[in-house]
Amino acid sequence: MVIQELSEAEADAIFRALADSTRRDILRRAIRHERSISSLADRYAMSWAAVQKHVAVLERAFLIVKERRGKEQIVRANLDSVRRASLLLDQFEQLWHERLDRIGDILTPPDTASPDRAPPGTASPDKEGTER
Amino acid sequence: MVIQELSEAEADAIFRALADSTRRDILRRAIRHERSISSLADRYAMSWAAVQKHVAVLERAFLIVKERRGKEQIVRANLDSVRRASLLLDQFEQLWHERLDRIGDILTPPDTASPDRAPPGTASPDKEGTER
DNA sequence: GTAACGTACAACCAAATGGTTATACAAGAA
DNA sequence: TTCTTGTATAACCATTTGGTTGTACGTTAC
Repeated sequence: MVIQELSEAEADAIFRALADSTRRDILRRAIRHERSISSLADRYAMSWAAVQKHVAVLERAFLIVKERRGKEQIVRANLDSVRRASLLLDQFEQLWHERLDRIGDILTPPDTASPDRAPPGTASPDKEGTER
Repeated sequence: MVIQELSEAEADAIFRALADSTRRDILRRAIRHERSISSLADRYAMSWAAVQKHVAVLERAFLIVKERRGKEQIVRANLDSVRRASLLLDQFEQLWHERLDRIGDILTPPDTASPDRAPPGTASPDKEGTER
């Protein structure tokens, strides 16, 4: 399954939306089953309008989608956005492993390195160009 | 490897910290290798103080730790916090799979269900108690 | 010692956030 | 029709955020 990569702005929106416990809770409820905004709002000690704003933040991050059903607006979770955020976190992990690999390269001189590694010239221990 | 679960406040802090492209970039640089705050600040078109504030946000979320080395403050990434955030996202995914399982239970009546499923009485199709 | 560097933090400002109340409107129920 | 329910949005407010400049302080280099 291929998941579209996140733009910086989309990543901003998703993490921003997840950075609030009420919104995470709304998302959990929406994942468990679809609900109307009102039935969600009943669960929280805040005004309907406040909950509606939280829902709007989740919607702008595409973590949920709304769908009109009669007079109700049904809130449905969109797991793809969650997965994209997860993928972005995996990239941090990946950077970390690349770093560990570079350290491994230093500890293991090229001539004694295992043959499945990239040749010394393409090892690029620091891809950051002109960075000092 | 057991990773400590996140409290709500910690989750708030981590996702909040990740919800800014400058901070994600700082984190990436810190993951690739340890740096001083000044060497980080040189990379961005903003004041040193602004970068220092971003670093402080990352530090409060425990995504980085600072360590004094001579007159420099070295910024080091803490992947554990990234992993905790990742784990929290996995829990959303888990909720989704539980929901799919419940739907499967409905489509597959208990008497014809495969024997490795929980018995009907403990299936608990909705754990949310008094929720209407 | 002095100078330069790296850091810390206060004070300030504009904009965004997270909440409120009030108003308006559309769809269903009576 | 009228009443109720669910939704949307505006206006307002306090707090936080993300940036600025300025000041201060400890450490290293000269």
